[in-house]
Amino acid sequence: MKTSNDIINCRSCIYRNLLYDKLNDKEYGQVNSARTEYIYQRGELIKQEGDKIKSFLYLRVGLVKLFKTDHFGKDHILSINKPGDFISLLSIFSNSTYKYSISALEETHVCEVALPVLKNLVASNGAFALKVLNRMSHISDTIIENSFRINQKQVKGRIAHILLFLADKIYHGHTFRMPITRREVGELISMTTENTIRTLSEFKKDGIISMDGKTISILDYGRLVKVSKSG
Amino acid sequence: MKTSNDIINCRSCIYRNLLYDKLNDKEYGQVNSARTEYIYQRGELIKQEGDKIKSFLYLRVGLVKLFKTDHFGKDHILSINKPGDFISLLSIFSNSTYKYSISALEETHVCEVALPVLKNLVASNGAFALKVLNRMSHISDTIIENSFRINQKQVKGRIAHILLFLADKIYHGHTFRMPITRREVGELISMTTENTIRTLSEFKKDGIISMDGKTISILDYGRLVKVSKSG
DNA sequence: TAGTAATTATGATTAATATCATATTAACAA
DNA sequence: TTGTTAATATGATATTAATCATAATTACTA
Repeated sequence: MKTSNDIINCRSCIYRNLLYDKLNDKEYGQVNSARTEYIYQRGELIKQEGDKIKSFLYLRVGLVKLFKTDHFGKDHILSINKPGDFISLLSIFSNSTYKYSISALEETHVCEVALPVLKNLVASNGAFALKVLNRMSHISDTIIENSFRINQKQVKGRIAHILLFLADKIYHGHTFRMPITRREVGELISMTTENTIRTLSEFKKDGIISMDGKTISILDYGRLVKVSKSG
Repeated sequence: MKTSNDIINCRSCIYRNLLYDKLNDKEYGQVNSARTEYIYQRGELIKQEGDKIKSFLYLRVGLVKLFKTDHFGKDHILSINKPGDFISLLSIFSNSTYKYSISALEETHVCEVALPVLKNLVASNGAFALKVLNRMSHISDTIIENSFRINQKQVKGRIAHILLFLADKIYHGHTFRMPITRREVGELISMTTENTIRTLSEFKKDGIISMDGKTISILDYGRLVKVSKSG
């Protein structure tokens, strides 16, 4: 991990409207001076379960996974997050330590804003407080909704769900490079690596997708949607 | 559902320290006049997925389940909530309609506070805003943590988990009346009714619990903890 | 660039769970 | 009270997914 030398400040950040558009000049100054942008490489751990929470985390560039490790040592992925997401927001107002770990799936830039500064702004700026509540609610809802969707399906449906998630929510296209391994897909949908691989092979054989190394193309989107709904 | 005639106001509510202790006299007045307490009987639907969100919901007495229905018509229970819990808090700041349903598992009293009043308080009272964020974060974390715990276990471990949850978090004792049917237990842990019943019978045969109608006693707490961790 | 480890891949077998079937008991309403 | 429905219960069978085994390929590193 290294510190970014970008001259970007919050006011010129393309994601400012997601949160900081409620601030005035003075408040912008406060956030900017309490802010550091860090760069992580693929595979790097950004935060580990148990780490003390000292700042608010904002994903500016890249892709990360939020995960927890169970007492067998097996990882369970809670969510995959993309630029603009508040990757610390679940815990910072109720816990003193992270209840999950975060690691980079590709080169990732994370803005960290010292927590006391953020809390002061929440306490002093009502519109900002409502915006934080709104965004925080949204990210939790997404994780809960996702786990609900996964739980009602079996392997085929779960894999289809993940492929559609990557195509629609992350890459906005039908061809993309898998950002996670088959094992990680399994950790995301509570399935073994072998069955994950097997199911992808089956989709390929059935002409629903094509695979070339890490690159996946969805050939029959409609059928994938159907599978994601039924099985 | 009927309206309560209780003379209780927020200031004298035993749960006031969970949220309202940050308010001054005038603000208390605002909450009290925007507040109605409703009483629901066992089985009554309190809110239905899709209902418009008009108020903040506070569970004062009783027990409820939060659940979603999938497109096969099968219910999935997200959580069981008890007095003091904010049963609307996941959605009210990011959605206009409920994304889940709420129903009463026993006689339940719910305080409803008109949403605009609550939002005004968040915007004008910083300490109150931080408290709301804190409590909101907490309830989401619990649901996510729970789904993580359930997902790493198989039937026996899941049933053990639920029995421990009821004993430790809801009834604070080793003997209690099951507030939900076996089918609902299954909906809570993503298992069929038959396997839920089978597993409970097995626990009984093994001397871990005893069952008398709806009443369950945990006879061997240590063993139950062990099962909840391993299987 | 050779060697090592991780990932992808597939088959065979075992274990877990769902489904189907059928009673029994409990709860509820007419 | 009786009829009706929901809940609990248990066995047999089918389905699904996990585990074990082994190999090929890819990625990483010394």
